[in-house]
Amino acid sequence: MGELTELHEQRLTKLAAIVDRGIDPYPVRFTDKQDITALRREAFGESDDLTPPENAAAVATAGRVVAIRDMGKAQFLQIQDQNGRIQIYASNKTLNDNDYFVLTHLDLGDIVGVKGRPFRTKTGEPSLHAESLTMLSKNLQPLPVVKEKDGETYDGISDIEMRYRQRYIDLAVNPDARATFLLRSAILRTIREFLHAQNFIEVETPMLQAVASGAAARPFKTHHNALDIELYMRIAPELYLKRLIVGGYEKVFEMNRNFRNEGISTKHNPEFTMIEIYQAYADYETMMRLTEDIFEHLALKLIGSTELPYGKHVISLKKPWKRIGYLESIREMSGLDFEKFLTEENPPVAEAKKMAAAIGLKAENLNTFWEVVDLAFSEKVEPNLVQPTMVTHFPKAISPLAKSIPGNPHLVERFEPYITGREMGNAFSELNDPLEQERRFNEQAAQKAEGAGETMETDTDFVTALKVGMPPTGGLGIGIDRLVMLFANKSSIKDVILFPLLRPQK
RNA sequence: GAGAAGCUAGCUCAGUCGGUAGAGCAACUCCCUUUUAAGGAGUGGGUCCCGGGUUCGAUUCCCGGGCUUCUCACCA
Repeated sequence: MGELTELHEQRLTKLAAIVDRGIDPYPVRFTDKQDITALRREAFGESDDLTPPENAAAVATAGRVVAIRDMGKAQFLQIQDQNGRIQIYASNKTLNDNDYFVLTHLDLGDIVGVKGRPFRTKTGEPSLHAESLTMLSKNLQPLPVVKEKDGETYDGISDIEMRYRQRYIDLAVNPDARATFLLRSAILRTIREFLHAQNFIEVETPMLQAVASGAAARPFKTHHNALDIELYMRIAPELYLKRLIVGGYEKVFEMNRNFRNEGISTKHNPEFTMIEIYQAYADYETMMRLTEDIFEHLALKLIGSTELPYGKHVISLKKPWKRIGYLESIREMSGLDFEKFLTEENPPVAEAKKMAAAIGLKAENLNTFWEVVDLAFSEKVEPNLVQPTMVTHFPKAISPLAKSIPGNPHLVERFEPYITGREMGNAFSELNDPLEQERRFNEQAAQKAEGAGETMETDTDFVTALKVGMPPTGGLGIGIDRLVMLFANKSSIKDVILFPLLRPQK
């Protein structure tokens, strides 16, 4: 390492002084810690309106020192644990010599254990009168200081790069960051509980796959040494989960990471969390209701209301949500009527491009009718779907795993929920006809051969599985990170992923 | 992958029309035993992101590079 900063050196000096005195600055354990919020509530009342008796029993707690107000022989500290803060009053009157030595060698960022009586200061601040003070972990890397008054914070950290690269600092210093990831945890737990209550089972399927299918995306490639084979990080668990339905499980879900070797943006991280849910003897209508149920349940359980503030909007998650057909939504919001071509076996590309160009869409480089339609959808419809909306009946051409609408050659039983202009999920009545599935895979391969971008890889064992027989099944995928963004009112996916991918620093 | 913006003390930020830089907080020394953005007196702290060029002299101007953010493209 290079030269130490002055601050770091000063801390090492203090550390040495503590060690010289025979005090362990990193002791093995402190096992009596009580939760600060809980002990505050117990001593000072539910609404902070009680004053503990003169001889209140001492309590033990611990946390990071986030403020020091040195009054000479006495000091006021604020310590912070996962959920809250409390003030400590400590002086040489009640501390023994070693503990007082620790007090006078304290730095912001140290983690200390305290035993003390609850009391109120003259100004009424709930406090602990320290009877002992134990160094639990000496801080050598100074933390940014956050001062607060009347809800306003001063300084703190706003360097976004530091918040992502050194999330531990962000969490230690920024209450909003801690709250966001507690919320994320609560969301995951609530979804699991909700599904378990309906007799879904949680399963785990391979992350390392010989064929990366189930979605159209570029995979990460890796290599297994002992077998000497190429493997891919999964881009979706879909085809494995449906194998489980073939096997006889009727309600399964998997909530875990997917990996896609694509760009990074405020909506995209190369590894992201999806939940996929499959229910036998159900269809996409069932999954639509399940989607509404999950979102509404989360809102009521976690926010206490179906009305959710997001940016300058208030999102109403109250079911039922608005439903609109894919082509219908395009007609409504762009004026382009593609539905009139549905009777034709091969809808005309040239005509579609002309229509798109007429309203200013850049469709000249597109090759197929449905690509033009999808462009119109993403340009003219998606951004406008702020309130929860189920877009239904997607084109078969871009849905190789979904079941056709009976009698309709072009559309499938598929829907995508949209909120705040973002796609929150994807669901359909699962294609269970093995021969049809084989044809769809072949069509994907053909499109790829013609130079299409990403297409879905053929998984021949999955076709075999379908030949064994899969009951009619509804499937649903929800992007968990985006869902957390919605509930946490965040506009960047990096704010809801603890350690988002960044380019390594050299 | 493209464009725009940013990078200065531990943190948040000023600033230098080219003469090697400041503030607040944090830190250090001293005073203060119920303070709370505690207060008072004093002190220290910087490869101004990196490399090259122009120049007597570059943190500042030019060129190249790095990282981040935002927008766009691919995607969920």
